[in-house]
Amino acid sequence: MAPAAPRASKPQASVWLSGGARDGRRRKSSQQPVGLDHGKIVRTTVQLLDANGLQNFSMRRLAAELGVTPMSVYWYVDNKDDLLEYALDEVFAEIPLQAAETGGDWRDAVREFATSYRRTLATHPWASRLMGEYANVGPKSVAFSTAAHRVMRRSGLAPEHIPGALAAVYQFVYGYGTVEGRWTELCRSTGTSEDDLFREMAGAVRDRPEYGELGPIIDQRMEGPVAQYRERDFGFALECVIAGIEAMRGRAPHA
Amino acid sequence: MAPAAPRASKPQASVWLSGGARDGRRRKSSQQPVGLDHGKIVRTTVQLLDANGLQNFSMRRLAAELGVTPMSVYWYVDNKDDLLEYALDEVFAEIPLQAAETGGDWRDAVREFATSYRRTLATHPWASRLMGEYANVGPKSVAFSTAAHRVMRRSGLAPEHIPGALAAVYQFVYGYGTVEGRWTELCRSTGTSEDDLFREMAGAVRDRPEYGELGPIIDQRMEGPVAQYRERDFGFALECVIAGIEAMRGRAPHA
DNA sequence: ACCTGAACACCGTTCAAGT
DNA sequence: ACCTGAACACCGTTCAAGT
Repeated sequence: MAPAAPRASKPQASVWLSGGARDGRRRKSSQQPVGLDHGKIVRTTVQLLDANGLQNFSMRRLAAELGVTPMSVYWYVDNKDDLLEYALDEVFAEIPLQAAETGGDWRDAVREFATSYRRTLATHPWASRLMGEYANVGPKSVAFSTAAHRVMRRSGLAPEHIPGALAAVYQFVYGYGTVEGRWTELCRSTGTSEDDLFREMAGAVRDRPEYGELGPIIDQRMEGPVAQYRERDFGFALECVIAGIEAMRGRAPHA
Repeated sequence: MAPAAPRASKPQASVWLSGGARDGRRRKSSQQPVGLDHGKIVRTTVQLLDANGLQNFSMRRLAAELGVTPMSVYWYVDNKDDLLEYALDEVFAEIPLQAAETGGDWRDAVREFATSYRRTLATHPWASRLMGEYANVGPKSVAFSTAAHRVMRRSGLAPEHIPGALAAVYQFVYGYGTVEGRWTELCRSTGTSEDDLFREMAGAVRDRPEYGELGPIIDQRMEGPVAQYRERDFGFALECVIAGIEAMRGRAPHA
């Protein structure tokens, strides 16, 4: 019954709430040879996560990759959770934010943001997982949220509706990117092509009598390459959400 | 560089694709005393996951809870991943599906489904995590998808747009429910009330100069209880998506 | 200041054996 | 058919120690 957590004392909500990154250790170096530092550790972490996935990442593997004893890393980072939170924030830097500045159509800016965010999620499946784990209040992550917020304010929506609209867009993209990332990871780890794996899964599902109703729909999706349907569906869904925001803008503000 | 996975040989895409549950072991029992079975194992797994979370779940803890040696469980289940996939499917049974049958307004049915799905996600944060991990092709899960599909077909959307519309609704709900679950879990594990934790995080974020722009927005959100804003935002976002589907229905079908 | 080594309390799972 | 025991190859992390 008692949790009896094997981890450290009391869980903190986020690294960013308890002092944040402490790279400012003054790297005089020259005394000891190794040359580790916070940035290098985080960068290598991201590399390993991209290459082998979250399941195969460990502090010991990281240390090995850095050519160092497992415990060395702990001088720069309090624990594994904190390190992963740093790595997660790093990935948000990939999303370009200029579209928030140029005063163009807010819908185009939303499309741009959504597309980049989706690509980041699909490219780094581990990040998608960690976003569901941590508070997401690192600097890069907050910069993204701020920019997204700025864009949405150009939509003409009442202020109290902005958070809801943001959720409609970005929680959708998060969900979509998450399953996309899981899917490509599955293809990679089973060594199957996207289309073959889809066919395999479709076959297994269709065999079960209780799912008969989905048969025709699945068959329809097997006509073209899966990737193409993924694009089409994402595009249509995104346009739904944007059109919905516009439609809601015209309704009574305090429904 | 080489993955060198510590897990079993080659990863399978899903339990449900390789024979599925094999409870039919014929439980003559009476010879050995223990009385384990597939159902009991999965139910206990769900209980433990609800009580202690995914991080604190282990095969050894499960065995202890069942009053049994760790390896006993392996007679009923191939490995931990498979067991978690069974547990995940179980949770979909919570979502009532009648709304798909009654011929009422499709928008009301979507609202019902979205609300139940959200509640399930928020109630079982571990499930939300596992949905991002597995293929989600268990019987209960597929029953839910089928029902959701049936509802969406009543929207009047062109067939090729149904999957996109489904994604807009349910990927959004998935994202929203996921962060909700993580949030309530965080509150529980840090032993802080929702509103206190929000205040704490808001304070930490506002201290950082680069985020100045978000200050007023955050302040606005601290006026009422956080839970209330969560409801408002979810509601508005869902109405956006529904309104968007209706708006798209009127546009050129093959954009 | 920066890094190592040994040790602790955990994991999931294989394999051979008991009844 | 069902369950146990011992063992293997891993974990994250503490703590005391080296330079």
